[in-house]
Amino acid sequence: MARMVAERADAIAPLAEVFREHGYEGASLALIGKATGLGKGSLYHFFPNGKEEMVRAVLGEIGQWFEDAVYSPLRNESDVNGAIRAMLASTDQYFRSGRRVCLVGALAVANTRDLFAQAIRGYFVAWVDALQSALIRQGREADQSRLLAEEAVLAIQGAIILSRAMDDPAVFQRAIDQLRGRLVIENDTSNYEGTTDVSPQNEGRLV
Amino acid sequence: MARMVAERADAIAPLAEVFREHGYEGASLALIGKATGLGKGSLYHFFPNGKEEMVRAVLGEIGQWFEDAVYSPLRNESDVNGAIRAMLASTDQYFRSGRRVCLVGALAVANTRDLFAQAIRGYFVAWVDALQSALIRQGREADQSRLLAEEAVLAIQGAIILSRAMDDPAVFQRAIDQLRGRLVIENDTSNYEGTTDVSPQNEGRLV
DNA sequence: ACGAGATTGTACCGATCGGTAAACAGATTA
DNA sequence: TAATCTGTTTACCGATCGGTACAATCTCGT
Repeated sequence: MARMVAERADAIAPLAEVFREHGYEGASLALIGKATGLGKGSLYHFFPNGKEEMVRAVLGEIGQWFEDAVYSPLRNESDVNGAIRAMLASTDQYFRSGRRVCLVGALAVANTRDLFAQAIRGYFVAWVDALQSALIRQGREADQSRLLAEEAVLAIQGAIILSRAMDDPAVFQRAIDQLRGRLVIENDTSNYEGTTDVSPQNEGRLV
Repeated sequence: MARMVAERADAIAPLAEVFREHGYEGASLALIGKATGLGKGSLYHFFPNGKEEMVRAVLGEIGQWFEDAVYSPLRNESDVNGAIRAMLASTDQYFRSGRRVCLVGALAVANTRDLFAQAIRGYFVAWVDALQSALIRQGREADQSRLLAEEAVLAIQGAIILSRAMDDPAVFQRAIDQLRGRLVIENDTSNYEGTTDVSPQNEGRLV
């Protein structure tokens, strides 16, 4: 059943990386080929519509990962504060404390925004909605939860930019810490240690 | 003394616009020529080092504008709350409530970051420093002021991304309103009206 | 009017762009 | 074995890329 040769799915992670690092227009087929180890023929065999289809595949994978790892717990987890803490920890790891760019955010400011507008919007709407749901279940008022959820999501995006501009991951981690203070309602006595940075070896994982 | 023909300075604003809209690599010389009305000959006459020199000129102009309109008042204005309010109003207008991308922020996440790393860093460091100075003069503690200043600057960057992703300038304006609530220490009775959106006609101004 | 310097238009360069076509190879199934 | 589906290689396409060269034009002080 499983094939010996490369599968389409194996190309998604390298594709995500090369689009993150070089953007949509900056990621040439030569770079893509190098990153995936696939020639043009194979690439167009897996993605007949070229780069656009590759990005859509990557966006789908990213959306699925966030759905499973972040949105769904925020919406369904009974331990709301735990889900929020998990969101912050996952985010910190996923974006490598700001060293890794958010592809969706980068696409949102590029001139290619219109091509993927729906996917970009969906990514952020789902995030804000899920976080708002969690904040409401904390007992907060709906409007305030909406505002706070928006603030949190945009703070993460801004933290990526600022920490990259400063070339200082501590900026990102301070932002995450601040968010934890504003989002989590403290009522337990457990001593939760702060930002958990990811170890540098497994840089290829997490989509 | 003043020449009849186009000057180098006249090209800066169109250059800024085209780099904002298309990024560094995406802004081809054809697009640049169209935006500035200058042929390659003139372009390379004014900017012998090509696109890199054009971007540096734009970054210099942007930095100067922010220095005069934002940083300097934050550092020197005796009416601290007024300077902060002015910063938020200027920012809202400059970025057209999130419809206009921040070139510096966009460069910070692009793969060309290293080329302009120093200018990018300087832009954000000056902003955070100036805002911290204002917050300290409000009577806040230095460390808290630093954190809050960082939060404010990254929130503006994140607000641009989120409002563009949502295609909704109201997201940006809500973020500005939230920032005003967190940054300005209310002690007067004057009724200050909220976010002031810029009129859509004069889109070419402000660098 | 003249020469000098500033500005511009145009042709051109090699390299690379995204994408296509088709021959080819490997495994699978009948 | 023959046919088929899947995947890979390679050569190639026209268009555009950033950049250069240089002649032509313009402006201005003398």
